[in-house]
Amino acid sequence: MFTQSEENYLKAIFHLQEETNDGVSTSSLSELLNTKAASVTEMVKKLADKSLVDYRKYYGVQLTELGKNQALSVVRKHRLWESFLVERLNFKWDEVHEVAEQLEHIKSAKLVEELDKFLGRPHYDPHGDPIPDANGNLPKAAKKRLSQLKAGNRAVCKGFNDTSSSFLKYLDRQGIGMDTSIEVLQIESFDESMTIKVDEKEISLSKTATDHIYVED
Amino acid sequence: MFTQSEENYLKAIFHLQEETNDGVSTSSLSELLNTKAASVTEMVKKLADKSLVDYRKYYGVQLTELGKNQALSVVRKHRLWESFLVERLNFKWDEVHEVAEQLEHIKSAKLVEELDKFLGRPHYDPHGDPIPDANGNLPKAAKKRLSQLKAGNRAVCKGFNDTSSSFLKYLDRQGIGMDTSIEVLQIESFDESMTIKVDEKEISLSKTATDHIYVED
DNA sequence: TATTATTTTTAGCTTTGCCTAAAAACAATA
DNA sequence: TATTGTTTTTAGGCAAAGCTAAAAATAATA
Ligand SMILES: [Mn+2]
Ligand SMILES: [Mn+2]
Ligand SMILES: [Mn+2]
Ligand SMILES: [Mn+2]
Repeated sequence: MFTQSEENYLKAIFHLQEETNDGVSTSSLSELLNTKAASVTEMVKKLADKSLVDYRKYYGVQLTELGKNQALSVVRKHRLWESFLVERLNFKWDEVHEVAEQLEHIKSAKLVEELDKFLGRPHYDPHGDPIPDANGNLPKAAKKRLSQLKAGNRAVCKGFNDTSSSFLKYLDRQGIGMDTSIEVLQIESFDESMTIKVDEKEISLSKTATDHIYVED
Repeated sequence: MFTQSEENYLKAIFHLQEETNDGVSTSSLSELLNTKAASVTEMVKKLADKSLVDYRKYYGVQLTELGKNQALSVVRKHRLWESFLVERLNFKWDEVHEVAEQLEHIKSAKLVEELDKFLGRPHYDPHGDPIPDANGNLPKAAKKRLSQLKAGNRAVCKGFNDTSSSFLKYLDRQGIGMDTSIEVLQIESFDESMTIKVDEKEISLSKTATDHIYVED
């Protein structure tokens, strides 16, 4: 099928595409993948040759239907493995990402199907990210960012948009995890930092943090 | 650490070393790894530079202590993953080898330890091959080849020295698996083929087959 | 609009791991 | 021992995926 590197590019394009409407830029890809822009240009041309992306010089790339399906398959594997590691192998949620980055490239249709079955066909991974099904359908949850709430709102944490171990450990220390109930107490206008109540404790979160926390109210 | 390719070479040298006393030849490696002799020579020189093997031109290679430990670690992962696939994910024993060839290269000490714990620290994989422990110790079973038995002997199958799906499926059809009890009825002198009794049925096995079946009596 | 700054692409190199063909070393045999 | 045959190594190349430095295109600004 496709190389590990190609799969990583497709996944990166997929993630960046969720945030912008038009083409994904060379520089954003090179930043996310820790490579140089020149390397991205080269790879992107190869992906275009294989009909995985549409590419117009200087205008960025977009996944084709084929490329999107391929990306979804990798995302599916990544999130299933993360679920497996947390649910069955006693991993903490901040320990799984690096290993899942490796496991997501294992090629075996049967393995994915059996793993999914074994885990009880979960819809969300340990970070609250939706797991695409075998056909690439994503369970669409109407999530808001915590930063979009007003003082007085109550909500439940449903996702975290930062895979770094340091952010996830920080959340642990604050007592914030999946399905944690919170109440917004106050928002400072000068820096948009937020004071929230979690388990009877009041804590303060920066705008950067509240942007990375998804909630349902 | 080491590349996937380097790990495959170390594992191949390890396996070949179990059958010969002195150095592993370039040609045997190239055959096992499906590469050309020239490629083996090159890689072997790199492994020697990294102190993983001892190499003398024209005399073959042998693993150093470091190389052996590394090989054992890969073998351990391969066999633990095979056990996982069969014990937990409904794989048949002839379906696991290819996938384990991929999974054995995943790098995570915690993953190996937790997987081992999850499986109840098994000593043997689905093919009866011993699983090295975390320190590289192999449970040493004094196994014989079925071909070494005489007419009248009874024994129990404890291992199979051929990873090919076709051989394992053949055994399935004959009703032979791990811990199957057998009795040797007759050995033909002209081709060393053997008639054995399995579950009240008499079947005939070639010398090639009986060489690949390990038993305990 | 002309100039400057930024982004993207091109050109040319490097490393890894493989290949083929030719040379060298070792093994077998007349 | 001299010749022939086999195995191993060397030499020279190739594709993948990265890099730096320079050129080209686009964007920003005077
Ligand atoms: Mn992740
Ligand atoms: Mn995740
Ligand atoms: Mn195997
Ligand atoms: Mn096995």
